[in-house]
Amino acid sequence: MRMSRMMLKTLREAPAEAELPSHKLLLRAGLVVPVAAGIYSYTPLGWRVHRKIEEIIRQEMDRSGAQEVHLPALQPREPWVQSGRDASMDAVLFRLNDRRERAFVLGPTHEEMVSLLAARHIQSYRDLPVTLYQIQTKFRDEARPRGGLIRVREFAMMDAYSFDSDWEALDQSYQLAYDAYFRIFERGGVPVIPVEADSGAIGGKDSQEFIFLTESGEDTILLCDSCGYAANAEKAEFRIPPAVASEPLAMERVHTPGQKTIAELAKFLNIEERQTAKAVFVMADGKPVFVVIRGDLEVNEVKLTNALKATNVRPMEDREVEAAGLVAGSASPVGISGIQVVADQSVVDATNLVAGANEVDWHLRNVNYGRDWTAALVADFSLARDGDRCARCSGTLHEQRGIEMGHVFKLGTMYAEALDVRFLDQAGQRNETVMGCYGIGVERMLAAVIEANHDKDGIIWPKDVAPFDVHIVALDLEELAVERTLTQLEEDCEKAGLSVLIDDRDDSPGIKFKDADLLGMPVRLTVGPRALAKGGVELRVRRTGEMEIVPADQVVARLKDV
RNA sequence: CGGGGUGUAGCUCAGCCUGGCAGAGUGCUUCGUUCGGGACGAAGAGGUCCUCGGUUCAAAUCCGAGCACCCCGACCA
Repeated sequence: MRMSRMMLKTLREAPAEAELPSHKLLLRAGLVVPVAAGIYSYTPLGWRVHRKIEEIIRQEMDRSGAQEVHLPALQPREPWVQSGRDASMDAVLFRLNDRRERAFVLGPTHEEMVSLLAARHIQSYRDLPVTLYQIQTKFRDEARPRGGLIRVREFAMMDAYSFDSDWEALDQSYQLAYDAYFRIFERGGVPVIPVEADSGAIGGKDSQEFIFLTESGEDTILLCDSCGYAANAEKAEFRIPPAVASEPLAMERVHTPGQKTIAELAKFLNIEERQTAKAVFVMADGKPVFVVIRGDLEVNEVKLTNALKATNVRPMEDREVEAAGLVAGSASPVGISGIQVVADQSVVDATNLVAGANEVDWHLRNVNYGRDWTAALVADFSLARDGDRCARCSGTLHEQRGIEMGHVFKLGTMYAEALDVRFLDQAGQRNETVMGCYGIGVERMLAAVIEANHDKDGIIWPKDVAPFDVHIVALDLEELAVERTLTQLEEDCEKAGLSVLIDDRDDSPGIKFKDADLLGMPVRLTVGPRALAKGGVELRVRRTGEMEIVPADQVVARLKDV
């Protein structure tokens, strides 16, 4: 490819809207062009990278025994109603009607479609196991697209689905996908760690995310410094700090003028935060819930959602608090009625806590669970935080930010039940298939590759992702020897199966070198009078900056070693 | 949806406070000189100053409403 002919425009400066290094470089290198929030067009160069990533994914998925299929992006809405996700994914679904007013959605994911496809083919245990995958455009009306290609509204995703006869068989399919994922990220040059993730209300079993640890990530991960336990904050288990032990005392009112937050209250009464009970108000699937947790802890909304078996839990808005007749700042589970009360295990285990009195400027001392109040539900839904103790060893958990690069998940039988993916086993019994699902976002991977592989001058593509294998900078093309060497090199490379980008533009050497660094091909060859005089062409490795002069006829052989 | 920020040339931004000819750098075009790390000179093209409304003799500038984009949060199979 000759750069003089390629539709490419590099930018000296990144547009102001870009903050992440990957976002800046994607725009500066001219790989993508923004169209709307979370929607991008790809240029010829950008699309080559996209296809390279797809290629890695295809190779590794095929190697794992998965079979590629293609499911529609435009889907009838009915199966979504059947699976219950028309309601549960309400806000992210793009919906539309056809000319006869039949309802459709643009697929945000493909469990429904793959289940319908699989249901037609899976009849007997002899048809199992099978893993299907596709690379297909997904549409999600995200609340907030962000970070360039990190979170977008239209994107390509490789999604795979395994079908097995039982949970034990699923373990094997899951492991195959898990291993394939590691190979994919390794080839892309993105360092990932597997972390335990929430499996949600759909009742799956194991769920792991492949996380690329980076400050700019949007997920919070907790890592044990001793045993290696790693989990998404929404899932992380930890040891709750012990309560202050004491014998139950008689409950009494205490005047607390103006004391509303736990911090204020603890300071005012000269006690520790863990000696208080905190009230948190949420709406769970539209119903108000009074949540009680020890004052020094935070509520983990995902754990709470699961404990409540709800699909959507969010903090109450002020007017909802008012409508429920709750006294913000002094709310108490003691003597409350007309609202569901749920308690975290931490308040059940503690004695003599300070809680609200359901009256402004008053609190209660020595409140004890069981004696003074009870909850409809007691569960463990506190949020692990930096510095908490690991649940599995004596180590300490540390918080880090990360980007979710891939997700593997033992789904179970939910979709098989809803969409009738069943088979006859050896005993002639009809059973649901046990599903697993696995996803990797191509755009997010592309962004992460850059995030993990760049320096101040530009991108440093890993070999398998680079849009071209070799970048040839031609200087002084009017010189006959240069032209001749260039043509020879191009032929040699192509014969050897190497893709070549040739900078034959009529620009100064400085511009060409800067662009070569920015565009980041693994190897740069400089063909010019100066190198020719030294007996060859200059070979420079982008990642290390190492340079050497190589005789023109030995370049291809030499390239095999770098 | 809540909070913050920004909208002026392809890109980066100045001008706005204090109303009075639409600006700079870079990029682009042409010519000449250069030619191994974003060269130099000269001449040029390029604008819905986000949109709509208002105030005014006069609005990029003041006022109001809206929209878009970015960041933080909520949300996110």
